[in-house]
Amino acid sequence: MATIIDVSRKAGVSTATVSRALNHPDMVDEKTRDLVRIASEALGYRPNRIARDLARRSSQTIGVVVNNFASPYYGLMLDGVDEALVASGWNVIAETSRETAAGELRAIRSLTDRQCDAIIVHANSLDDEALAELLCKTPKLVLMNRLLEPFGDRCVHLDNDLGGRIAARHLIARGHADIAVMAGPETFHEVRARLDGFAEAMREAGLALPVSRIVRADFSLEGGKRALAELMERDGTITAVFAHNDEMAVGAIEAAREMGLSVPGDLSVIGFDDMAIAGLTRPALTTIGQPLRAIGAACGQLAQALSRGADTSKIGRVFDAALIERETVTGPRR
Amino acid sequence: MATIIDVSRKAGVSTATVSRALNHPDMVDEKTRDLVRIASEALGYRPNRIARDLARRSSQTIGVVVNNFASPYYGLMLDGVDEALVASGWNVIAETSRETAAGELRAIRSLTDRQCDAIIVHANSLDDEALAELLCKTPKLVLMNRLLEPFGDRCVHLDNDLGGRIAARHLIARGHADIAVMAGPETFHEVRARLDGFAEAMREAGLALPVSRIVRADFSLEGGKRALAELMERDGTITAVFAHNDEMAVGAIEAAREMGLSVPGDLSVIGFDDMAIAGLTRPALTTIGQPLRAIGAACGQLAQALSRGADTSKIGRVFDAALIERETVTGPRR
DNA sequence: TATGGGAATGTAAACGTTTTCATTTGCGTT
DNA sequence: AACGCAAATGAAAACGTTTACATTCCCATA
Repeated sequence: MATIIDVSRKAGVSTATVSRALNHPDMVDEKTRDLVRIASEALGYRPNRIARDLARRSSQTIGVVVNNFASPYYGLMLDGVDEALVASGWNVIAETSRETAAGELRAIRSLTDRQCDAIIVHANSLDDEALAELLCKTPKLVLMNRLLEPFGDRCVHLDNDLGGRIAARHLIARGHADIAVMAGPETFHEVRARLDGFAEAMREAGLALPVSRIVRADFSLEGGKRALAELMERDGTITAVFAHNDEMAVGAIEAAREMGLSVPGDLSVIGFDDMAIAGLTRPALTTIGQPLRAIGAACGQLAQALSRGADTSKIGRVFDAALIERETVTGPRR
Repeated sequence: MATIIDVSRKAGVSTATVSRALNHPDMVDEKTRDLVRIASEALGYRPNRIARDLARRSSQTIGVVVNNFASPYYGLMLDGVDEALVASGWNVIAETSRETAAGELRAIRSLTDRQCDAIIVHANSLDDEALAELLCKTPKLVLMNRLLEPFGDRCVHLDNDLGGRIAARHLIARGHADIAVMAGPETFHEVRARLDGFAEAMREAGLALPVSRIVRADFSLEGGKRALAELMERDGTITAVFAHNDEMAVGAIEAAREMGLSVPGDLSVIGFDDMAIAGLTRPALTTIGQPLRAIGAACGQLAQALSRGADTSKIGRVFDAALIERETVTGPRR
């Protein structure tokens, strides 16, 4: 590998001039610039980024921590971060937490050690307290798709409350009154907000949402099946279900079919997330979409601005959920 | 940030000793080791990885190039790479090619500049020639899920030929004779092998596979629907279809239903990949699975061994496809 | 008691850049 | 001709480590 010294020798100038010719072309004479360019091309010179980062005390790199790489939920956000940064020559490096609090800390530390200029973390496992402490002592940390109150300026997230509200309004608008909700595990911070928004919209419409119509399930297909069975056992009069993610919604549909109910004829179902599966099942799933790419991109912009000490006020922090209408919601059969 | 100099001062030793105490504990006296440990903890010292990498001339990092982060196909392989390396303290950093040949080159260059010790690339867009050149001049490059003949020792891939063969044998074993295949675009190198293996197994069973029963489609649901329509128009006698990926298979099922055919009653369908969708549709899709995590992990091991100059002969390079039996294949109706 | 050798440590040179500060050069003014 | 000034360049110090080599010290051996 040719170094800057080789280039400087070949071009007959100092290393300082080579560096300037490459990084600040306007600071050097046109002739010298050409000399350097030719020498560097002849040698196939590529600056050593590690040395550059050490000297500059900046890596032009944003680190991202996610639960795993396998789920497109994180993949889409990562794609968004990447998209926002790659154009300006910055890099993103991602690590996984393997879904544990210890893993989240480990990943953040590792990215800090690598001198990332800022870090974006999708914190699932860390609790509010630990997170608050972390945000305090790490000024260049951004929370991805999670809101922690006193640090709102460093959180980019979906308006889950709105998502719940939209789901409720859609079902209500189609004429449903006896609606159940299949909530995710309490450990997910999104769940609370989705529930609140939903309940609020029901109240506004003057409809009841008794606890007997709220059931917890893990975010899986099997969980959805079990949850629907329980719901129906408790109260056979419901005509619609709001599931907190698409997989549970698919499970609910399947369970309904097995009970001899048609979807959406006998039971309307609305999901959440709008993952690929939603468009692929039949009937295709009506759901609440979140702009994951855009959320990722905003995180990227925020992190970059933060690391530069630039103005962050123009960057969108909260994103709207949106109704994606497909085929699993109609009016109730009377 | 405390540096190694701060620690050395606080502990009353030289920086060399601090470095040794931290990296090669057996080279320093126990008492000194404690001194260093205490000083370094008191200061919250964290070694600067960039400086370390520069001095060591190694980054203990493997770079990975994939098409995108959003598809779990890449995500699973990435997870595998990560899993294989994280335990030994190595890091993986991934970049996307944005699905272009230029992007693949850009990403490889960028990872090289970052002084990755080895690079793993899932090359989709680069043709054989360009790839061969690249492999020649980059000895520490591993191909992920692609075989390029003279460089077999640096390729980790699925046995697609076997995958095709298994699909054919399964359908034949269930009694099918009139079988069609829905092939992916010719630009995908996997497609050729899947087709070959399939055709070979048909021949072995003494069955015909006329070109009229082979149709090309892109890898999408819509592509699958169109392809099935065309297939049925050409030749209504077929009783089974082998689709080159799961999405097309789902499309085929949907198109069949729309024509009034039941699956698997009137038409058996087998897919490829075993992505999440396969287990989520109803009837659940019978398909050919690939061990993407394991392939990723093998790539990680190979890359690491390569970068160390270690023995690579023990590392598995070709992985078997496997039949995942679900509900879309039965015997033909007579 | 000298000698040799190994263990523990220190000194200083690398690693490949960027950047501060100093120097040179050329040019327009007076 | 002397001067001042700006533009272009170079010398060298930084960035924070690791490691080759040199040194010191202690102990076993002759």
